[in-house]
Amino acid sequence: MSPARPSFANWPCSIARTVDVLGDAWSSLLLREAFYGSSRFEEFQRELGIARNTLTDRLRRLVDEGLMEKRRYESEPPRYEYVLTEKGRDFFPVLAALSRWGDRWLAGEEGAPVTLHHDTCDHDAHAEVVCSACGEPMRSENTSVRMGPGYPEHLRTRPDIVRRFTQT
Amino acid sequence: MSPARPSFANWPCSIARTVDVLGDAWSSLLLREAFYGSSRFEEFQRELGIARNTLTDRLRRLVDEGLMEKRRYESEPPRYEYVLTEKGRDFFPVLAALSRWGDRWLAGEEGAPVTLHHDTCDHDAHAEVVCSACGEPMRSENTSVRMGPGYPEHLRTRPDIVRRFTQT
DNA sequence: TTGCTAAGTCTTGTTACGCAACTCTGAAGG
DNA sequence: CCTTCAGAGTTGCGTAACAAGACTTAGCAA
Repeated sequence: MSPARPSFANWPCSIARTVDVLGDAWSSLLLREAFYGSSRFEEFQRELGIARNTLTDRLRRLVDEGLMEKRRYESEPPRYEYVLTEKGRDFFPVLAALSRWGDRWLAGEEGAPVTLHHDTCDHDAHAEVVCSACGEPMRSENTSVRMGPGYPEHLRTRPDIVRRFTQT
Repeated sequence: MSPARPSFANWPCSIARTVDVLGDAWSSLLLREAFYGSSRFEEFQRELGIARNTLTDRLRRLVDEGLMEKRRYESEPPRYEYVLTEKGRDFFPVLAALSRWGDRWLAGEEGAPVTLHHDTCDHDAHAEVVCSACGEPMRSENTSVRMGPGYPEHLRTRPDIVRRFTQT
């Protein structure tokens, strides 16, 4: 009846909503490729080895969701490029955080396959996730979760939900 | 012949490797639930509405990958709990970054459904991804990518690969 | 005896995805 | 003019992932 994964788009949770948009294996890698400078269909296909029909679908979704823009950069013959929008470029920090986790937990003896270089300060570095207020690291141990202004009215008082926001 | 998504586990890229482990819709949400304090099968199932067989599979994978540990906390009758390991807890910053992106780009007029509170400094705040060296924000515009120590020897000189690491 | 909870398994059906082949358009070569 | 080539897809086929819901097992409780 509904074998497709249910939509998380309307859940009161930004993680779920984001996962709904980008929560498949290829989307993140397409964005990575875009940050590496890829912009054309054949380029994405060659670099990632993704199936062409899947690529068509993912690019369409990224465009629909506003992370990429499809542009014809040549008319005769028609040629297209996919470029990141501001919304798409703003996903970079997430990839940097992902990358950091992978460097730490999935790299072998040899060390990280790829390193980041922060041009601003001209240092090789890695991403760190910190508190916007004090700049200290945000970790599960020192961070708690609260209902925000956008939390749906009709759920605010449900006992099971109240419980999860009043300590772990 | 190979309808299943190919494995990214051996790609020279920490993003791909991480996506290989957690790159499906449910895994990240299971971790989120765990950070909320869920630990039991029925609890995950109820909160997320995930199909039970899929849940069985995802929990097994998270345990196999070392992000969670399965413990029998009662013998008669046997009851189990799934608790985050250090490796799993270290994924929190990634979720925080994801959440930040969703807050910014997917929340409506009402604002963020959920906010984070940094207990260390006692402020409501959001996650920020910064350079480990200078503490300034890491964005695609100011960050470049370099081969790391773990980059495979036999790929280091391939022209197409060299190209992608020498500017975009 | 019936019922309840936790933690799964099993069955059935649909869909997502990989793979390869094919299409379409316009240019380039001989 | 005929053939070939490249970019950007689309189409057809087969398999495996997933959802939904029923069933199972184990122990306890009324």
